[in-house]
Parts: sequence; structure tokens; C-alpha cells
Amino acid sequence: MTEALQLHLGAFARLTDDDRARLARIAARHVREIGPRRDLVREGEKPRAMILILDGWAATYKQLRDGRRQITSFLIPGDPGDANVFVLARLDHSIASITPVRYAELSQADFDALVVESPSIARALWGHELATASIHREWVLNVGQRTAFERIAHLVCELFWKLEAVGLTQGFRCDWPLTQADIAEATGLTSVHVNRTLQQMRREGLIEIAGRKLAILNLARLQCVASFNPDYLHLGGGAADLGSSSRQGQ
Amino acid sequence: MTEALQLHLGAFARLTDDDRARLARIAARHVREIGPRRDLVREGEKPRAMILILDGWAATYKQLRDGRRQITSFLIPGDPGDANVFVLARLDHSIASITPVRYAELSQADFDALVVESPSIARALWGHELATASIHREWVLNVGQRTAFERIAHLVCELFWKLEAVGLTQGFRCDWPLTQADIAEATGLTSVHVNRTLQQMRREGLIEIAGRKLAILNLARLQCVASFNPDYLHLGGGAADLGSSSRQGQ
DNA sequence: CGGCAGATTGATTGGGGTCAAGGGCTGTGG
DNA sequence: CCACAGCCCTTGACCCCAATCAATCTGCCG
Repeated sequence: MTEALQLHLGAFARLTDDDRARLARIAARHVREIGPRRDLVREGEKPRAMILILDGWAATYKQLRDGRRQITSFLIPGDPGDANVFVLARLDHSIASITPVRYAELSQADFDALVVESPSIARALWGHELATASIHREWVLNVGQRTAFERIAHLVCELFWKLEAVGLTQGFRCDWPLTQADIAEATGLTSVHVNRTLQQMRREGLIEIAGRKLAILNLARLQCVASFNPDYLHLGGGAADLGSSSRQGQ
Repeated sequence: MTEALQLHLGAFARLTDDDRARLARIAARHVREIGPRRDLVREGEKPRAMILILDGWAATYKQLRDGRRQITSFLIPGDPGDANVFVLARLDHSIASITPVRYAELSQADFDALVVESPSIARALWGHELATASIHREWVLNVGQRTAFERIAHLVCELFWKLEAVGLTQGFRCDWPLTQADIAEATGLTSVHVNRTLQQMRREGLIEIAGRKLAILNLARLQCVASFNPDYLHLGGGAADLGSSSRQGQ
């Protein structure tokens, strides 16, 4: 199931059938599986391979010596971990699974071959890297300026749009394997406060989380209170139009 | 004076004299100057060119509709703005000068030529992009988990190391054109609280800021209280060693 | 039927925000 | 060379959002 991967990268460059086949072939090469809540790679390690998430959710995180942890992004099916591997000496962050995860490992040789053989794929990977940086900037804004309520609303919007882009939503519902502690680590809050804030969002008829599933009851209003503008996700061609229309919602 | 640029990119790939000449030539092509506190490019614009800072300080920032502003990175001489230009449809952030700034604009044609003619430069730009993403992750950690005191100490360390890498320090001193409001916008604090925190850092004999100049009085201790580990800056070969030694300081 | 992870609740605290008023430096114009 | 303006820094008093601490509750799994 590399469909998500295709969809994801397809947002950044027009891929030919040939490209798609190539991607599928390489992604099928070194597939691994791992249980929930385990590290795929660890900060400080010498990078061995680039990771492509095929199935399940993961998170990248950084940690201070005293235990404070900050999740810096979530990885869903189709997301490449970053290409640190091929230029930088050491990994600056860890990646951990949230659910059980199936993922592919691209060796440097695989990566080089892919990039040389297909300029489109190279361009798509480049685009993905830029989009990732953009998302990181939005997270800095999120954690630096927004209130708890806005932060969580924003995170929910972001993940919903990302899932939507790879076909993993059903109407206004989707999987939601994150614990309140996960949300806390991603937003720089405590799980206690996340709990109270989620209750408030439920009371206001914005969202509903139950049984590892999320339902968005009022997307327009959720995006409005989060001052969420999906442009920063750079989700393919349609994004610009959707973005401008959602801006009016504010 | 493209020396800083050479030094900066040289950290990510071995550049030949030829590469250096090429860089210097292109950077000299479209040079512009701009006064302090003005926007170089604005969020939402269609990107026209990639920016290379030749002289002066700038900041990238994002803004919410109600005026809350978050600085997401500082640009010093030698820093390229990111290469959004060539893949993404719209800029997701603005860039503003802090001091008067001299900068070069690379058109897409310039960029393509550079990348095609020199794989080393392409690799260096790629490396810079990855390092930028890494710095963003550290900022998320900074704003999400650290206390005000730690955040500011961390920011000071980061800028000092970056300046050092391009030869813009004198011993433990360097230029410091940032106002307390700038620091506040970069750390997600208010300028009032930045003020009080800086006073505390001065009282504790860590740093001294006066007349747009910074003096670091005790770098080891400053890095320690900030839990600063320079690895994430990916500053060329030496960084790994320096990083591990500074880790012992903790 | 325990055991455990995750969700929930209450009471209390505290870091940092807000508001408002001065103080100082520096550049500019007279 | 002085005077004023504007930006920045500084200070004080007060407030509030979110953290902390400490149970309790719930649902799931073996």
C-alpha cells in the first residue's frame, strides 16, 4: 500500500506512471514493521537510511536531559522522514511509532538512484522538504503565540487536512490514535490542561474524540477559532484555492 | 563581501575555487539594499527570487490576523532565505530587515544554472535546507518546553555560534542589533518579561548587552543553563567534536 | 478479577502576561 | 549646541492561564 506515498509526493511534482512504479518498487524493497510506542531512530545516531511511513502513525520528537519532551511533527502514511541521512552527520531528532507502523527504509544508494533516474521524484522530495520546513514554522507560531485552545484546534485541523490529502478520512471523521499526553507534548501543554481544553471543545460542539476516532462537528468554526489557514501545508494544486476560501471564514 | 556566504555553504559540501567564483559572480548580480525594519518579502506573495543575505541582520516571521507575531528565524550574513521560490506556490512567511541589509536576489534561472553547473553547490544548498529544518525543530522545543530564562539563553547561544561560524565575532563579543521586543517575538514571551530575564542573566554574570553589542561573560555556564547542544546547527565538520565536548559541560 | 494505561477531576500554585507610567539614549532640526 | 521626539528600556502592581500535585475513575486486556 504505497498509495498514500504516491499521493503525498504527487502534490509537489507531476509524476509519470514510470515514476510511480519506481517509487513503489523501491518502497517495497526494505519494508519493516514495528510495534506501537517504540523508537524507529534515535537522536544523535549516525543516520543509516531515510524512512518512509507506509502504514500507521509516528512522531518525531526531541528531548531535554531532564525528560521534557517535545513532539516536532507527526508522520502519517505517505510521509517521508527527513533526508538528513545524506548530508548531515548526526540525527537531530528521534522518531517514535504511535500505532504499529509499517515503513520502508531507503539506503543512500536507493535514494541516489531514485534522484538520478527521475528528476520529478527529486523535485517532489525537495518540495516535501520545503513543505516540512513550512510546517515547522507554523508550529513555532502555534506554540509561541496561540492559546491552549487555539493550539489544539490548530493541531486537529492540520492533521485532518493531512489525512484528507492522502485519502484517510471518512467524511469529517478519521482515526485518532493520539493520547492526550501526545497532544500535550506536541503543543507544549500538560496532559491535564489538554484534557480540560478538549472537554471545552466538545462542549462547544467543535469536535468529538472517542475510541481512537475523531469526528469534526464544525470544521469551519474549528478553523476559525484556530486561525488555521491551510496554505502552509502546501498540499498540491488545490491548496491555494481552498486556502483563500477558508480565509474568508475568519 | 560574499565571504560569509562561502563560509556558510562550505560547511555542507567541499566547494572548489570554481564553485566559489561562481557563487561570488551570481551573488554580485542582483544586489539590493534596504533600510532597517522593512519587509523584504511578504507572506502570501508569489515568490520571485531566492534571497541571500550579504550584510546585516534580518528575521523571518509569521503573523496572526490579530497582530500576534512570531519570529521563526534570524538571518545573518551568509544565510540564504529558503528556496520556496522554486517549488511552492506561495510564501508562507515574511522576511524583514532588522538592521540595514544588503542582499542578493537569485532568479529561478540563476538558481537552476548554479545547481546544474555545480553539484557541490546544489548539495550545499540542500544541506542548508536540512539544517534550517533542524533549527526550526529546535525552536519548537525551545518555545514549547523551555522556561523564559532557558529560551533566551538558548537563543543567545544559537546566534553566537552562527555568527562565529561566519567570522562575525570578536572573542566573546559580537554585534547585537536585536531589541528586547525582537527577542520577545522570537521566544514567545513579552518584552517586559524579556527585560526582567535579561537583567537576571546580567546579575548572574552570564551576559552583558549594551549599545547594540553583546558580550558573553561565561559561555560554558550559559550553554549549560540553556541545555544548548550545538549539534542541531550542523555547522560543518568541527561541530560534532565541539558539540560533544560542550555536552560534558551539562 | 486484577492490573495498567489513559482519562478525568479538584485544589492550589506560579510563571509569565497585562497595564500603565517613567527614564534614558540618540538622532535630527533649529 | 541645545531641545525635542521617538524608540527603547525599565519598573511596579496586579491578574490569569496553565502547571502542579494528587486522587479517582474508566475501559481494556490477560
